[in-house]
Parts: sequence; C-alpha cells; structure tokens
Amino acid sequence: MPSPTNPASAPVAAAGGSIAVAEDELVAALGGGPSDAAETRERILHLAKDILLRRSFHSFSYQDLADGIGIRKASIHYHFPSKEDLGVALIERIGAAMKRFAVELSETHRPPEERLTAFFRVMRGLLDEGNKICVFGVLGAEFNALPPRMQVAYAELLEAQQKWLARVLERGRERGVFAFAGTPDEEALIVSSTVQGALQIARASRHPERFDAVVAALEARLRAQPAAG
Amino acid sequence: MPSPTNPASAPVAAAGGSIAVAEDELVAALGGGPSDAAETRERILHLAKDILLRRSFHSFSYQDLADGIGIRKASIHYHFPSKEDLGVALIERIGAAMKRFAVELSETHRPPEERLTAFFRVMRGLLDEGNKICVFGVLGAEFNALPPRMQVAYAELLEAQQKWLARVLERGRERGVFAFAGTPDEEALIVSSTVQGALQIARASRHPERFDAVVAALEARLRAQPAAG
DNA sequence: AGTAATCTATCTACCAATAGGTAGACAAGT
DNA sequence: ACTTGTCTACCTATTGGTAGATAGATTACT
Repeated sequence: MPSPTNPASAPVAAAGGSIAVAEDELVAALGGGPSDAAETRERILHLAKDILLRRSFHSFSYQDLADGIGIRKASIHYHFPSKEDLGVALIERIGAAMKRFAVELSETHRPPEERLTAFFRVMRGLLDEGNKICVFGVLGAEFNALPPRMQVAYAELLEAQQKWLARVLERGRERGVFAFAGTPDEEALIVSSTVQGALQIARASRHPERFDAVVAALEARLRAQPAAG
Repeated sequence: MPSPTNPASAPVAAAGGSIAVAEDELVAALGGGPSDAAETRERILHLAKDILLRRSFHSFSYQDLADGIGIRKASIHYHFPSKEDLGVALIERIGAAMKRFAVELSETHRPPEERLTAFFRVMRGLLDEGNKICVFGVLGAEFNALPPRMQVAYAELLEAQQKWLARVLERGRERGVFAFAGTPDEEALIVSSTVQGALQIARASRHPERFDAVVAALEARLRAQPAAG
C-alpha cells in the first residue's frame, strides 16, 4: 500500500471522541486485523463525524477531510463516492454507537435511572470534547437542505433513539423511580427535545454549565416527588 | 430605476412569514414611502430570512437570493457587501421583530400566561409556514461555522430572548399562574431549549403535532397544580 | 513454482459548476 | 455634478466529482 506522504500522525483526527464507545473497538471489530482498507475508511468516518458535530454537514468538504487525514481527495471518493454516501454512513455509524451504548447498559443490567444519567453524561461529554452537539441537533437544523437518503437515515435514527428513551422512562415509571403524566413516548420527546436544544444554547452562549442546569431540572422533575416538607 | 427583468412577482419571496409581525409593517416604518431602495433591501432580507429558517445559513447563496428576487447578484452585494453583513442584518432584523412582538404584548397589557402562549404560537407558526424552525435552532447548530460577527449577534439576541422569557415566567409566578422550582433564568433556559429542540424534531420527523404535545406538557407543568382530584 | 490476470487502494490531473466578491459602465433622480 | 441603485462582465478559490495511471497484493492457470 503506497502512502508516500503519510505523516504517521493525524492531528485533527486524534481529537475526536464518540457518542458512547471508543472508535477503536469498532475498528477492531470490523477490520479484525491491521487491514489498511478498513483503517482508512475508519479514519475518514472518525474525522468526518468529528467535524460534523462541531461545524455541521455543509460546513466541511472532502478537501477538509483529505487534509486532516493526509490523503488525497480522490481517495476519499473511492471509499465514499458521494458526500451523500458519506453522510448516510456517518448517521449509520452513530446509530451503531448508540446501539452499542444501549446494549452495554442492558447487558450490565443497569437500572433505568442510571441509563438516563448515562445518556445525559454522554451528551454533556460532547460539549467538552471540542464544542460538539448531538447529531440530531446538527442535522435537524439543516434537515431540509440534506440529501434525501440522509433525511431518511436521520428520521430512522431519531425514531430509534426515541424508542429507546421511551422504554427507559417507561421502565423507570413502572419501578417507581420516575414520575410523569403523559405517555412514555411523549416524555421521551420532551426529554430529547430539551437536551437537544440545551446543547445548542449552552454551546452558543459559551456556558456549558447551562446544560447541567437543564439536565438537573429534567432529572428533578422526573424523579418521583419524595413528599418533601 | 432600471429593472429590465423584474417580473413584478417574486414567487419565492411571497411565501415568507415572520417571527411575530407582518414584514409590511417594518417596510412601511423604515421606508416611510414607496422608496425603491428600502424596498429591495427589504425583499432581500425577507427572502433570505425565509430560506435561512428553512434551510440554514450555509445552504443558500447570493445567487439563490438573486434568482428568487429577480435581480442580479451584484445588486445584493451592493446592499450587503459580504454574506456576513447579510447574516448580521438578518439576526438584527429578527431581533427587531421579537422586540416589536414583546412591546405589543406589553402595551396591550397581556398577562404572563397569555404572553407565553403567544410565544408558543409564533414558534408553532414557523412549522406551518414552510417547515421553518426558529433562528436559534438554525444558527445554533452551525454556530462554530458562523462568521465572527454573526456569532456575537446571535449570542446577544439569545440573551435578550432569555431575559424576556425569564421576566414573563417570573411575573407569572408572582401572580400565582406559574409554578417552578428554580430561578426564572433557569426556567427560561428550560423552556427555550425544549421549544428549540422540539421544533427540530417535529420538523424532521414530519410530525408537527409533536411540537404541540411538547408545548402542552410544558404548559401543564408550569401551571400551578390546581389540587386536582 | 512461476507467471499472468485481477483486485484494491491510492495517486495525479483534470472537469464543470458554484461560491463569494469586485470593477466599472450606465441610467435615473436630486 | 453628484448620488443611488442596478447592470454586465469578470475574478479567484473552492465545490463535489471523474478518468486514468500505478504500485502492491491476491488469485488463477499452467
């Protein structure tokens, strides 16, 4: 594999985080070994996701990715023929990370309140690792300007996330640790809307702690009233 | 005024709405009369705002505006030398509309709960008139990719809106029509975060009624518990 | 085993379209 | 004469995307 100008260090890509789990796991899981092909593909996705959550979909180009990775633009087109392909892959990748996140919480038998807290923690983490916000916030804002297949992928992922959240809330209510008036679906909608908006506002106002305040309020209201007095 | 290809009808521009008040009012207030200059400027702003709230800032070009209005690209640069200038003007214009909205509610002595409802109604209106979302949601998502002066203008407008909302909530609590645990500022943050996120989710999922559900829940929780039973 | 064919992943070098932006001519109003 | 607002005509940089060469690895065939 000829890589004449591979600087052996991809500074931009190194800054990236993830929704829930280290990217390395996925790399290992997919590639199985030191496959160069999968590795480049992963690097592209990793960096693209990083820039996406920082700056939005229409604010980065194939050239940005090429520069950041130390590869030529044409090579990125080899892995992702069109930007729409890349966008869809990004959404799917994030969906996979969300799924792994959910599965892990499930397999370790975490109680609902802990799952919700973990969710909040992941979201909060985005703000710290480079002023990111959640995918739904990024792509939701430019939704009408998104290529068709990305719109579909987005909508699907959104429903999946809503479903997961609703289930967590429902189980929490069954166990008496959460209290809310409407349906679990409605409550999930409220929680995710709030988190999504709070991330954007906290970032733009440069007051990340505002996100914490919102989450605290959200948790306080969800918790069954302990008959305070 | 030479306008060789002015089609006398600007179809794209005609679809636009506003945050709170009809654009025509502003046109009249600023221009004072049938001034061509102010009129063109207004048409640009009107259309730009429309596209902005539909498709985001990086998803439209000067050419789009020129085509939509039936004017040449260079003429738009005459009124707004750079896109950053246009962006700042857009934010300021929306700020002016918000202020007029607030002043009107104030001058007609509307009670806090009515002001809040009016706020929700305006936000909901965006979804109907062409799948728009609020400015804060649009620009908040691409905040890091925004030109510097737009970031500043955005942050200022955001603070102004938060302040207004906080004041409404505070007065409502004083009068006993609202109930919430934290400070008015915190509550304002929660309300606007929720609305902002809900607009995005409702639009992307093509379920505008989900916004209504969120707002209903927001109102229900704000309302002082009527000792139901 | 040795060689030919194929496949993979990258490269260089290009493309047309579009981006934001500028210079200067020109017509009309003051 | 000056100002205002628009025009035509252009500029440079960048956009997403393509064609074709090439180097190395893998596979197939004798």
